[in-house]
Amino acid sequence: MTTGDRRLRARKQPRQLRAERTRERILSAAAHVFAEHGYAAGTTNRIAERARISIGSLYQYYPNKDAILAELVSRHLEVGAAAVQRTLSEELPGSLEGILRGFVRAAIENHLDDPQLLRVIAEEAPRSQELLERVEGFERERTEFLQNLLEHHPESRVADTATAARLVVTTIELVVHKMIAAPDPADVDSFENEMVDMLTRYLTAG
Amino acid sequence: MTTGDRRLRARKQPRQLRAERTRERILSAAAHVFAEHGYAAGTTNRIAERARISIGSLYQYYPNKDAILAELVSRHLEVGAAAVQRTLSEELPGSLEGILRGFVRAAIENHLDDPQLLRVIAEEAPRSQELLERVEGFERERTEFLQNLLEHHPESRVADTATAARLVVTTIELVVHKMIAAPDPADVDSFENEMVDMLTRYLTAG
DNA sequence: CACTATTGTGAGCAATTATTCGGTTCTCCC
DNA sequence: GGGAGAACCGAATAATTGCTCACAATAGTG
Repeated sequence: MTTGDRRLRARKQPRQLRAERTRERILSAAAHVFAEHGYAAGTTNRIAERARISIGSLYQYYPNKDAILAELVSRHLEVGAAAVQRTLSEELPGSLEGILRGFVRAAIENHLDDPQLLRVIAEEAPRSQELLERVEGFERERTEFLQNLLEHHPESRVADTATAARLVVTTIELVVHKMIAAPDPADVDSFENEMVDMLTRYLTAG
Repeated sequence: MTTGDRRLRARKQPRQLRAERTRERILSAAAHVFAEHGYAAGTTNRIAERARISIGSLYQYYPNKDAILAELVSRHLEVGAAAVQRTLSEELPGSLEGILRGFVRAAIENHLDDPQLLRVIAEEAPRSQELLERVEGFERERTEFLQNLLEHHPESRVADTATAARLVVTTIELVVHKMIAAPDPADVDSFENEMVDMLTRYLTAG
């Protein structure tokens, strides 16, 4: 966090409470504006307007437009990582199926709050070096965890554990994204079940 | 094609050969420019420059910037649909695994030429009503084909064929995209194998 | 050749938008 | 209360860029 990209780093540290609140209002406004208009059409002036602050104030806390979305992404990533951590620590002493379901559920939960904003993040966000590395880091973390599991769990039957782990992590992430973005969230459950079923059959024998 | 969105429709029909060539040069230049700079930074002036025509000529054939990328997307979709059609008609009288491999291979082939441009199309393209509908159409087509197959193929064991078909089509499309975009195209083969394996195990009995 | 239709040109317009900066208002603390 | 720093303001700027239009060149036709 502290050693971030210069161009995305916050401009100054808030000393007073109201400053902290202003920062939060900017983020919250930005989330709404980006979700509604997309990144390109989500202008900084619109964000400031929605946050009911002046455009000048906005630039006191964020050096540029990219930095605002970068922080939004950053927070999302952290929440997601925490969710996986939590779900996994609850579910760990179970079957492979249970663990997979934990992964899938965590992904779903993490994306259910604001599908629109998530679409912007996934599809329109400017890809900074730093954020790309963070994303990759989380992905690698999950992949390694899963690969390790595939090598030691008694139910596991896969040979190429490295590729399998990557495939599973990728599939969960991408398919959940798409599913959430789709107009019909009614069949989230059946999708979850089929996905878990698919992955379980793939990784276990018989 | 003829009944397209007004805002994306070509401005006029070429009457002479050189006009047709100019159109092609614009498209080709645009593909390069978009692949290199992305959509937002791929300016129309840059495209005209690369095509070695004047900016005025560009606007004689495309009413606006979106229309250029729309045609690029449109062509890609058609090539993709044809690839699926072809692969399937070759492979049809085979096992479920063979058919699935056909799907996967078609998807891979369709994306292998220009990963950069494909990334732009998938991630930065402006989503017009018309194009969204076309994409959905192709997806539905494939899904229906697969669902029908799952209901009649002797190897099939799935109960919820509708959800399963959607899951499979979605998974193939998304994972192949991601795999192609990834820096290491060396393990395309192992990824293909694992994917086919996963889907086959999912859809067939033990 | 003369006339028309088609194609090509590129300077510049119009509009948008991220960002700055000179100045005001508020908070805190002595 | 008063002084200093923190927070806030918003009109103005600078730069970009999609796109037009008045004109020039070329191709087809009788």
